[in-house]
Amino acid sequence: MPRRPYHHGHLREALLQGAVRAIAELGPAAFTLREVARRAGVSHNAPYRHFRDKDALLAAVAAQGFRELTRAMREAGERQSKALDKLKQSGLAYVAFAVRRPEHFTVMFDAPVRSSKDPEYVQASQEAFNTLVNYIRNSQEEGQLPAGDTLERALYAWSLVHGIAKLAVAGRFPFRTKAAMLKFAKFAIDESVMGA
Amino acid sequence: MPRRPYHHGHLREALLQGAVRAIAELGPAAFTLREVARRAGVSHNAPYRHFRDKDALLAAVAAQGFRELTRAMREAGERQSKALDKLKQSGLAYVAFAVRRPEHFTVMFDAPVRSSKDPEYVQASQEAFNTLVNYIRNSQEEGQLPAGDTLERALYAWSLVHGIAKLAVAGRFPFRTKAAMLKFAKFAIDESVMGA
DNA sequence: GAAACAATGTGGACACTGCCAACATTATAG
DNA sequence: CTATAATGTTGGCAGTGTCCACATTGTTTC
Repeated sequence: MPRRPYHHGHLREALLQGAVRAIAELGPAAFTLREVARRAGVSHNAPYRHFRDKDALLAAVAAQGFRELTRAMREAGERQSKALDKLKQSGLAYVAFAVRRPEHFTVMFDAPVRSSKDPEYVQASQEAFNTLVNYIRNSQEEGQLPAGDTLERALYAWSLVHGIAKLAVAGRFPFRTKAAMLKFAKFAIDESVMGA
Repeated sequence: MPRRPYHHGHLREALLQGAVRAIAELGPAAFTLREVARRAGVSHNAPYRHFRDKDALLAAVAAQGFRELTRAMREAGERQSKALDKLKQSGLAYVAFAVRRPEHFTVMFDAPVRSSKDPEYVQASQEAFNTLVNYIRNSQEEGQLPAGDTLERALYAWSLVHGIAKLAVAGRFPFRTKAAMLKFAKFAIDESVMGA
């Protein structure tokens, strides 16, 4: 009889996954370290061997989310040829990610301040932003966006898709399907570059 | 010697105010009912005479925030004559409010789901949105914005200012002063209606 | 292979939380 | 003036995050 062994084996991954599920079910506020430990079938103190504290676990979830977000944005961009289309599609991918992984998205941007010191978190989030900046710069160089302050334009684009994503996750839009949601996002993104 | 009387007198207001201050200092996560009670110089159970539970207090803070936001948007709009200028200025006021009252803004939009049932909260938040919709409709009627789905345009405008506000509050912008912050907001808002 | 050591998991404790119940004090209505 | 409602207090309970000491298992070194 192979009773449950003393060592879990993949506890770190199990905790990350369990945390995401717990947040999905109970909301990020009611999220509990002990509950996550319970789900992993492990004592209430085992998580401390893998994460300094609760914030560290959340920071890890957030970092994981940023990596997936970056990947989704790049994949969406790679399917296009024109720089401006790359930008638009990666913006759509941003919104789609938020809708697809609302728990990650919430933790990524509403994480306690302490998390934002975590180097893994910082690096992963900057990489996502850099992806956006590159698409903007390319669009400018190809003359599909007005030249000028690239950073300012990037923050503008980020603001728009972030706002859509936030309001969507918060359930403040009247759309009932993800398709309707993304259709609106496309409208907004197109509208935002109409002057171009 | 007028020792502290048994009844506080304005406990409800004191709790609301104390909650805002506590959130400002400790963050909305570390926010504690007992701590708020302590600051009001009252026992840990007194708040329950004024708010059903912790969520109800937060919902009240959020509702208060929505009322102030609505007022700020209307005042900003009233100073303009053209409908489109009213819209733009109220958008700026949205961002300015978030920067001025980050605790309120956070509670308003990241509140636990339970709060969103509170009728006071629901009404106050709809009123804020209606203000925006009206400015959009007027701009369309005056031909300063393309005709078409008014709701869709309103959600677009809301998404933009909300995204700016959220990212600003989360400290994700490189601006060091509120003035620089608002200058960027103005740029973004102008840019978003360039096609008009 | 055994012994030392590091990694990982456990149980118990502490201060703290949100909330419930019972009781105390004060204001107000009849 | 007295019943009753409104408001505040003390005490308690289960549950939380985190610290500590200890148990078990992997890994390295001779």
